[in-house]
Amino acid sequence: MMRGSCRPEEGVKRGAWTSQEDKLLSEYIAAHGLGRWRSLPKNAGLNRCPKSCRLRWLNYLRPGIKRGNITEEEEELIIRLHNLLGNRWSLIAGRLPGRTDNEIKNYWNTCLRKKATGEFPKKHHPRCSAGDEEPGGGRATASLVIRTKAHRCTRFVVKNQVADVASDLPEPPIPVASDDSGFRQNLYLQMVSPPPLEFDVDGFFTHHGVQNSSSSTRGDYYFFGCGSRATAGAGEGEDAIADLPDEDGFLIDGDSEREDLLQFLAAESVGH
DNA sequence: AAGATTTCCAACCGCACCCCG
DNA sequence: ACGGGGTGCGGTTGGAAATCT
Repeated sequence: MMRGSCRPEEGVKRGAWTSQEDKLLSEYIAAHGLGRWRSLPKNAGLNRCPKSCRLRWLNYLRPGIKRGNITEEEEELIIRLHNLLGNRWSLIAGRLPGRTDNEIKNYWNTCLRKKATGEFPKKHHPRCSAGDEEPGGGRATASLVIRTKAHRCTRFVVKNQVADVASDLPEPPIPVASDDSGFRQNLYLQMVSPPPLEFDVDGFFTHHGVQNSSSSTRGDYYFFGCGSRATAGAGEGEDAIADLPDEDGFLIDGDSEREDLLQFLAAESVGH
């Protein structure tokens, strides 16, 4: 059974949406609200599969969506969040009002990935910010990319190497994990002193793995309860131990960026 | 000017999780 | 406890547009 997929033999239309279809979908949702995607196409008079309708709404028709013109501030935030979260586009998008995960994913793949890895596009693209082509201007450092197969994100714990900075951290908030949106708003990082915590906490333990260019595994980072439904990749089912990208055990290289990280963590905790 | 090549991004695909009966 | 419907997520694809030769 192809649950959740749209089978071509069902005769539903595929490909680009017409303005008429957009109008039908927008009007239907305005009148009946979100949800019930399964029955929406039929009720709205659309010859589309439910997933296609949902995607069109979320990525294009939803009110408040900003399109194009990603600012330098947004770009910087995307890079930093990607360093922290990896390819968890929905989480990153949640920090960028009006941006969709699809747009950020595309922007990363077309503009920022090369920048972040030190590669530079052959051509300048209007959407990419100025200076992309300047070799040496990008961040060529390896980033910690954590891929998860999780249920709910509760905490990201970094142990060791933190005695000198732990006092700078605010009291961590109590995460609210009753639903995805609440969870997203409460993702945060927490630094703790050794010994490492155990996992399988109240059923929130998650299988997860780590994608990193480095193959070394040091038990300095512990990651648990990180809520993504992402496919786990090679690390699926492993214990919650992350690789380290650098020598001193921090997510981001450099003392100044460490300060940035601390500020980021503090900002994450405020108001949540 | 026109064909070839590259790039972008909207849309699709398949998997995983949540919820409810 | 289990199964199925509903939904969300990240990865991938393919057509269109932009650029190059």
